[in-house]
Amino acid sequence: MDLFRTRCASRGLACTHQRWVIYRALMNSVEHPSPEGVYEQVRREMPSISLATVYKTIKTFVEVGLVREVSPEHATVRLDANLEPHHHFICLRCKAIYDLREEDIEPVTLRRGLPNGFRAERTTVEVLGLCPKCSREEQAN
Amino acid sequence: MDLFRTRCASRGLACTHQRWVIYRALMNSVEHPSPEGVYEQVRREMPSISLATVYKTIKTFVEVGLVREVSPEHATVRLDANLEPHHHFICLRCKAIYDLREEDIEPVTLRRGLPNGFRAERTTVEVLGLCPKCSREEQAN
DNA sequence: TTATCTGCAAAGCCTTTGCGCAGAT
DNA sequence: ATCTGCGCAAAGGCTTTGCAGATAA
Repeated sequence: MDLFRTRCASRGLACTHQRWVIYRALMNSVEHPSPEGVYEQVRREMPSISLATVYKTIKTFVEVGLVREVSPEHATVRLDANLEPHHHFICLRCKAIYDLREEDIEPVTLRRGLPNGFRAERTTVEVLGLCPKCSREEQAN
Repeated sequence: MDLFRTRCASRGLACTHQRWVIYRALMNSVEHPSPEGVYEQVRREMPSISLATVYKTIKTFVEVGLVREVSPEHATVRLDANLEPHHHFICLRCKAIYDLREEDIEPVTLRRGLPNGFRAERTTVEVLGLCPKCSREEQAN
C-alpha cells in the first residue's frame, strides 16, 4: 500500500481508492485478466465503480509502466498466408510484422519442462525491435 | 489460380472472383495486413467490393485453414502486472495465460542474425498448448 | 483551494449479422 | 435449378470521451 502510494507519487498520479483496488486486483491475479475481468473482480469490493474508470485506470497504469499488456505489439488483427511454421519480427515503432524463417532461430527448449499437466503443442517466438526504416528515422532524431 | 480453385473445391468453397482477389492480396503481401489493409488493396482492383465481404472471406479462409491470424490465441487485451521479463504459456482451449519464468526457457538465439538493418530489442516466447484442466477434459472426450 | 479523478451516458471504432439479389456448381 | 456467396445497411461488442460533481494534494 505504501509502495503503491510511493509509485503513484513518483509518477504524479493521485493515489485514489479506486486505483488502489484496481492495482491490487492486477497484482493478485495470476490469470492475466481482461479489462472486463478486472472490472468483475474490483466490483466485488467496490460495487459502485464504473467500467469506464477501470478502462481509464488501466490505460494510465500502462502508460506509466505500472502494468503491461500481453503482446500488444501488433494492435489489430493481422493476417498471414504463410502457413509454414515461422516466427515474427515486430517493429515496435511502426508495428510492421516481418517473417523470420524457422531455421534462422535456434529451437526453443524448455530448461526444466513445463509444470505438471501442461501439454505444449507449439512454440512461437516474437522478436521485438526496430525495422530498418524506423531504425534510421530513430537515429535521425 | 488453378491451385486456388483446387483448394476451394477440396474445402467445399465456391471459387468466386472476390475470394480469388482477396486470396491473392493475402498471398502477395509481405506485411501481414489487417482486414482494413486487405480491403484497401483489394479495392484497387475491385472498387465495388464491400468491407463486409472482406471480413466474411477472411473469416472463412481462417476457418478452412487457408490463412492464419498472427497470434490470435488470447483474443482480447490481457494485462500483466509482472514487469520482469518472462514468457507465456497460452492454453489453446480456454485461452488462459500462465507465466513461464525466463530461466526456464533456453535463451533464444538467432542462428544467422537478423537481416541487415533490423535491430532487436527483446524476444518473447509463447508456448501454445493445453493447460492441465483442458488437457484432462480433452482426454475425457 | 486547485488540480485531478470518477461516474454517467453518449459516441466511436471494428466486426458481425440478416436479408434479398446475384453468381457458382 | 439449387445452393452458396455478395453487398448493403443495421446491429453488436468493446473501448474511449466529454462533462459535471467529487476527491486528493
